Amino acid sequence: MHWSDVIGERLVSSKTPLHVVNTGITPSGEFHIGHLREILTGEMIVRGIRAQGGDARFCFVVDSADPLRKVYDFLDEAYEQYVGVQLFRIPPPDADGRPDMAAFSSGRTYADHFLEPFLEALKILGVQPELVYNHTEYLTGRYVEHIRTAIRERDKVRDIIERISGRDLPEDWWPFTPVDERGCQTGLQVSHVEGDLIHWVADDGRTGACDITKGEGKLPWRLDWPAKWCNLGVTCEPFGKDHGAAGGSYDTGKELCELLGGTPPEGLTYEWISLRGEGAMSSSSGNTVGPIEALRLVPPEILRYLIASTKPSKAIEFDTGMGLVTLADAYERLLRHDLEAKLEDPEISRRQRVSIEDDIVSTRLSSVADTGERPSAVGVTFRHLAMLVQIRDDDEAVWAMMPEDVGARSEFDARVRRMRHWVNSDHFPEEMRIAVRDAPDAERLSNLAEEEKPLHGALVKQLSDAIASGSWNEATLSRCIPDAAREVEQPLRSAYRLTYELILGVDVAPKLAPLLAAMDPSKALWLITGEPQQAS
RNA sequence: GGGCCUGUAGCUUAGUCAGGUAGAGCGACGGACUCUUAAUCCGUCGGUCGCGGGUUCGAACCCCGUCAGGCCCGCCA
Repeated sequence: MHWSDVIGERLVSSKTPLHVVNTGITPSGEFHIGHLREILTGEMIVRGIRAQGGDARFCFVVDSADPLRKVYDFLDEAYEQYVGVQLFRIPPPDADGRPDMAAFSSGRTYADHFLEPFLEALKILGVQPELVYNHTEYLTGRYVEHIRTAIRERDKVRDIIERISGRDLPEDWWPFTPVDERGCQTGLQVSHVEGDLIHWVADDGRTGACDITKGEGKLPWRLDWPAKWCNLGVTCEPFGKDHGAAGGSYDTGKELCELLGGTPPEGLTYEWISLRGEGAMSSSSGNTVGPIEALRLVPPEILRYLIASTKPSKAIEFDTGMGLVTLADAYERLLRHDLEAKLEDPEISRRQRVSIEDDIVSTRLSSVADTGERPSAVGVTFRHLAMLVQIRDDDEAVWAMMPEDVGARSEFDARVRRMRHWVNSDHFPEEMRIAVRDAPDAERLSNLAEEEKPLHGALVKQLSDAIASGSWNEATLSRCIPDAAREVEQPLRSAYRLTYELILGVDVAPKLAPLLAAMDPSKALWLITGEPQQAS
């Protein structure tokens, strides 16, 4: 059973009429594909719940009330003044990483700056969560009761955190993080509580008070999370393995949630995504592939397939090179096969059955539109398209090579655009690059095996004829090689292999006819014969 | 120190929760295909299930130990 159905079934059996699947991310820097796993895992759980006959809301809490932790590498030193200040209260960086005050005064915040492109990526991926800005929840008093309870039960809160996480909290610890008038939490210490006013004193002697009914200050993370669960009625939430470890914030959150009067959600821990050969992704190290960048390389379905087909507990190494082709191959192969029909086969083993069923669900989840259907097979594979855009610079010419059933032009154009972007990027693997030889392979030509000689002669004749008859086009050329092979009664494979070796220097390559047709005929014949040709 | 996750064929992995002869894809190799060959189809090769014990008629699976990688116990998904 597919992981999304396993958790879907568990949730549905709990009898709650409407589930709430929640996700959350702090918009402190550039989003990367690791964050995509959080959201996509959540969205796939929602689909799993529906597939099992239940219903669910899907929320995405933007942790806009969190503070800026430090001046990240991509930020100018000018951000030093904002360290400790809540993200919704600081200006967005401009192209140079400097605070963009003009944008800020028109209402655009630091949080917005990083969130917007991510939301754009989600739209392309067909993910549409209900957005919840955490700072708005604080400002509108949604957490007032939770804060009151936490303050009232301060000792119990402390006990839970110390007992489960094993860390020692200082004597003057309070389950509340106050902020000053700038929204900065650095250097503040709660002095005393007076009703809904949390009084604080700063390192430099300043004093003040936060009115919790006005959303001033916030709960510390370990309480903030369970308070969100209570606020939204969350019944399931996927989270990164950092939160999932024993003694981590999910463990303490469960008990704190009950203390706050709620029921803790089902948790699902997922592993991190790393870049192949680069280690874990981190917003601050700049070692990232953003969701937008990823979507400029690969179709959204394939990105979804990567998440859907990998169990959450498995780490993913995102490979922007050859791995992308392998992934696309696997995905497209599944689409081509009639998996439902395979299930009908009484011969298959129980294990094969399970595996086919998982493939069906994985491909269904890969569909951007939540229709419950599997996407139909693509007219041109990722791999083949990679070749086509290399031999044709003109998109119109690539389109002309498409079969009838390739689908909508707009979708095709998007695929070609992404493919050209990939081919031109340094992610593109060398082994996929098609390069016609600059000059004939003299050594190969002079060392033709005995049985290759008649074949070679037939090839030369066929291609010369094509030039002579003025029919150097794909239709004619696609006949030349097989005809030559037949003429001398040699296997087709040998004929293609020899031609590839002479033209490209490799023995296996994409379809030959379009490649030849796109070449200058005299150049092609020159490479085959080894003798300079008259320009035709 | 305490804990969690992962370790299965050259590569990616299923199977571990409910113990019952180790499955798949890619790659490799071989074959088929008289408009294709990065396509499709068929076949072959390939696994000490990290390692060592234990429980059991029977262990990849349960238990104990151990090694390796990652992570958490400090608001990095």
